[in-house]
Amino acid sequence: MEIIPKIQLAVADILTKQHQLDTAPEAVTVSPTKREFTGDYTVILFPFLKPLKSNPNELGHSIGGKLVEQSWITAYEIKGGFLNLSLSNALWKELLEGVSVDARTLDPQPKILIEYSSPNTNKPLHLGHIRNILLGWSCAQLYSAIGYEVIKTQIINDRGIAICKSMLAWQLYGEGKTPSKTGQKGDHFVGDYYVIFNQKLDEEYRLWQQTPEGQRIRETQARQDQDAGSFYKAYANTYFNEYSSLGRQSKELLLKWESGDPDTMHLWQTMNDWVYDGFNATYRELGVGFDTIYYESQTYLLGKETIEDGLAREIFYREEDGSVWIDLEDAGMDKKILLRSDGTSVYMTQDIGTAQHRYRDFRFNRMVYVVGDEQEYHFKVLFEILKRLGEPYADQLFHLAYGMVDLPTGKMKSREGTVVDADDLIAEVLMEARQAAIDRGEISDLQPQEQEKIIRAIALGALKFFIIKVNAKKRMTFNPAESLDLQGQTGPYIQNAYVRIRSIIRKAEQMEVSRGGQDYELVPEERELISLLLLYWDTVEQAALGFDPSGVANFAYQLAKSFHRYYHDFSILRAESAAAMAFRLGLIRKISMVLQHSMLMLGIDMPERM
RNA sequence: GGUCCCGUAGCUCAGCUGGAUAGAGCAACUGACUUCUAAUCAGUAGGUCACAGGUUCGAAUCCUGUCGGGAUCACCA
Repeated sequence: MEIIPKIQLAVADILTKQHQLDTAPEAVTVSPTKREFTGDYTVILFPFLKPLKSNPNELGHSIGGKLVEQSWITAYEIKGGFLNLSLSNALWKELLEGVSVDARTLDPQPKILIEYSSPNTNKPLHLGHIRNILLGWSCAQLYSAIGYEVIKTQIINDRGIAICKSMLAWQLYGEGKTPSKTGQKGDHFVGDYYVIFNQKLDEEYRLWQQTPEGQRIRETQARQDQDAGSFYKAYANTYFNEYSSLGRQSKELLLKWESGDPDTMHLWQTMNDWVYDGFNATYRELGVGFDTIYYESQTYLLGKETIEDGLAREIFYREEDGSVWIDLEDAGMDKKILLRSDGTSVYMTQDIGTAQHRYRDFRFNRMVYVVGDEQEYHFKVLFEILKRLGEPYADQLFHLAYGMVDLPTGKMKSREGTVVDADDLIAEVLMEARQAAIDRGEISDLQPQEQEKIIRAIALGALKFFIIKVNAKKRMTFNPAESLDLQGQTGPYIQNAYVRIRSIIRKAEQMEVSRGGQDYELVPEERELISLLLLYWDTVEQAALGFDPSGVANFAYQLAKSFHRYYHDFSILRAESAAAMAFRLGLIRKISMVLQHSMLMLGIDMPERM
């Protein structure tokens, strides 16, 4: 039974029958009463005053008077245009009984495919990926809870010029080192060669700028108002493509890869495997995973085929130089290239192929891409192209475009080395949580392994909550110092509420608790807690359908906060009567269930002690 | 320039399909542990909800315009 619809129905019924005003239940606004007023739920009278030519007092008494005839409403009070209703103890207890965290079921069960993380294989994961991963994982939990079958996946960009740069740098400067020999994590190892490549390229470019050729090109091509620095900066791409030896070598490597050269393929596979080992270690740390993984090296060919097919169907057209395009100007977008003049594929081509592969594999009802909002236009175009290709799933696609993560000092820039590394960040919160645990000493009697488990839950709880509590669509500022906080509006604050409850329940199990007494009169704090619990599934559903887990995070915080206050003001194990104690144990047990479930939705574990 | 997003306390953020006196946390100050875990609780202080119009019984919320910040418009991914 849901309480708000029940009230809506009752009020609508009165308006329709007593006042001859046909009213749909949904047209009645009902919300929990604000704390400063007496009552549990509030009906807003304003919308009905004009059509009934009535005033708040008259209408309020009419509706309220009728409502208190029912046993479940005990009192009403009119304040301005608001009708505040008080519910009976019996109803509150019944509502509390009905609180559950069982996953919903849907028939037929829809299938949703969620893509997240999707890194390139040339550098380790960073803070931006963490936000992406948390959002994707959380959406997966949410959809699963509301009854969907969820397939978690990613697309790994394992081919292309970037990985070739790392491969070349390793060939030239690697001296046969491997992650196992250096003891380094594979993704960091390979990422370092990507950095080395860029350093060597910079050196090479600077030297070239001093050569007669470099000088001549600047003199002939620079605009008058352009100094040497800004000219060379703008020219870097052309230099890489036309003059650079490193550029030439890495492109040769790419061509060798595309022609399937065995040595190149072997090196490529080896280095990518190192990277995957590293990624998997980070995913394990974060407690996330995937059901299936797609690699661009395996999907881009289908993309290319589809382009040829679309060309034949005249959805696309070929330019004189051989490149293939689609014209989307009639849909308010630009022309978009789909195959380069040399026949190689671009990002869009690959994404088309990947979408088709997935649909063939899973026949999903919906597919969601968790990708930063900087790529909004790309996905708008992708979805439009899939629609024009006549793909059956084309109107069931969604781009979860989350905002970028900034630092207090500004944007993260890999060139300037201001990127926050995922592994470093996790290590840092772990250290912080470990130190706090030592200082408190609450868990020092546990086995080291047990302690470590708790510390991990707390550390990751802090980090994850700090990120997931912010509305997904909004750009956010990540303050590393604040992310280490374990107090206030944080994950550990919520975990602490749970731990307090678990501690009471463990103690209660040692005691003789009498079942009994229906005569307990609820205090306002208890009514408020139950009414919060009743909002839980709406919150989950809204978060899922809106692809924004932050609502669940804020809910969990709100519930924990109300509980902490309640805990402070009322004793459970020393309640004034057996009936009070029995009721309160039941209440906090439900609170702990909902807290745990809501944090599960966010990918955060609850420790039993902390 | 076109399109899209954002602007709420010193800082980081809530504020649901419009509803009562706009809320939290951090930072500052004050108080509460012989009592269920003080990673807690209570209190003080802090606001022109960017600005200006409009719609409405009622606007932080919806509409229009202005200002400020950001993203994007590659034969990059």
